[in-house]
Amino acid sequence: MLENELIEKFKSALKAENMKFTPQRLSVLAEMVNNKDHRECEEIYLALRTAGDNVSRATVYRTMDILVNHDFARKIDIGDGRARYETKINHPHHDHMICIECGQITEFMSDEIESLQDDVCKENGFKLIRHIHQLFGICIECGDAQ
Amino acid sequence: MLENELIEKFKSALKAENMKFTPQRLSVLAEMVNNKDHRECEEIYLALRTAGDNVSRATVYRTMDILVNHDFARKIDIGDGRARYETKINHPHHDHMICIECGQITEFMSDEIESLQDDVCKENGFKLIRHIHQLFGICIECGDAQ
DNA sequence: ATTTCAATTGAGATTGAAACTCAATTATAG
DNA sequence: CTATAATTGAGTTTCAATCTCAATTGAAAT
Repeated sequence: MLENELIEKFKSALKAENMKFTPQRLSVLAEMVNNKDHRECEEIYLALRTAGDNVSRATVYRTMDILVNHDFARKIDIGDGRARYETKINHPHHDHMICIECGQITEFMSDEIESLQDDVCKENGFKLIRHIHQLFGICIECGDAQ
Repeated sequence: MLENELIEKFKSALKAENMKFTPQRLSVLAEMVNNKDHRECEEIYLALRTAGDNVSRATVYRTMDILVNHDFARKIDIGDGRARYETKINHPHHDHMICIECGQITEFMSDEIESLQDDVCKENGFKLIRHIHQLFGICIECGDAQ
């Protein structure tokens, strides 16, 4: 179940943009917060549908945009044409390692890399807003299976 | 004009895959090698057309795949739905900073980041094949213009 | 040179994720 | 309770990229 604090935050975010707090939007938020996977809209849509929450595909797409813009979720583009989404609630910043055999997405985080990244930006007078750092290769399971 | 060595390399790459050396493919290779920009297929297609080399869109798309697979070119996905391509000939590895205002793509390279990246992979038993490291933000020109 | 034949080309059709359309519905301020 | 602007959802559209297939062509073999 969702904490009240989170729901209030969501309501504020919506109100700030003159958007309404609807059951469909709440369903999508709840579905995102209660799952740590990296899922595409279609998966989120089907999960909702299975759970009995009948939210349309269009609304899932639209709500994901809202969640991303207000830092409730992160959009991940791994280059296969379908966007993935993961919750940002109680889930600090990290980047991703993607197995090109099994598709598994693993998270990693390096303060040193983040810091060097900031240095690069400073050297170039570049104001960093966001970054993508993705490592594509063979995960340990696929590698062990030779 | 293209060096002979490069053309021979291209011919070998094609032969290795039982593909033919055609004037259209050569045109695309030449167009790529003689340009240092980060262009989409449509731009490459139009450049060829303007130069009088009538290569179809389909052939440009198909040839870019060949060039990427044989390390003549690099494919860049900056998340806007259109792939960019840049030459790899006499153009060592680097990553990209993308201005979200003007769209300018600047190259950067940090051996330290690359090394830390390898460390992360080693720690995770992950065999790195390729990576994407993109910094999105405001470039110095757009920042100065306030 | 000529033949043979699989690879290639190109115009147009198709695909698929994501965005859009718009009439019907609904949240919410007063 | 009312008014009204925002939202929803089914279906349509978009657009880059890929596919189709008949006509063409490169190149290996003779």
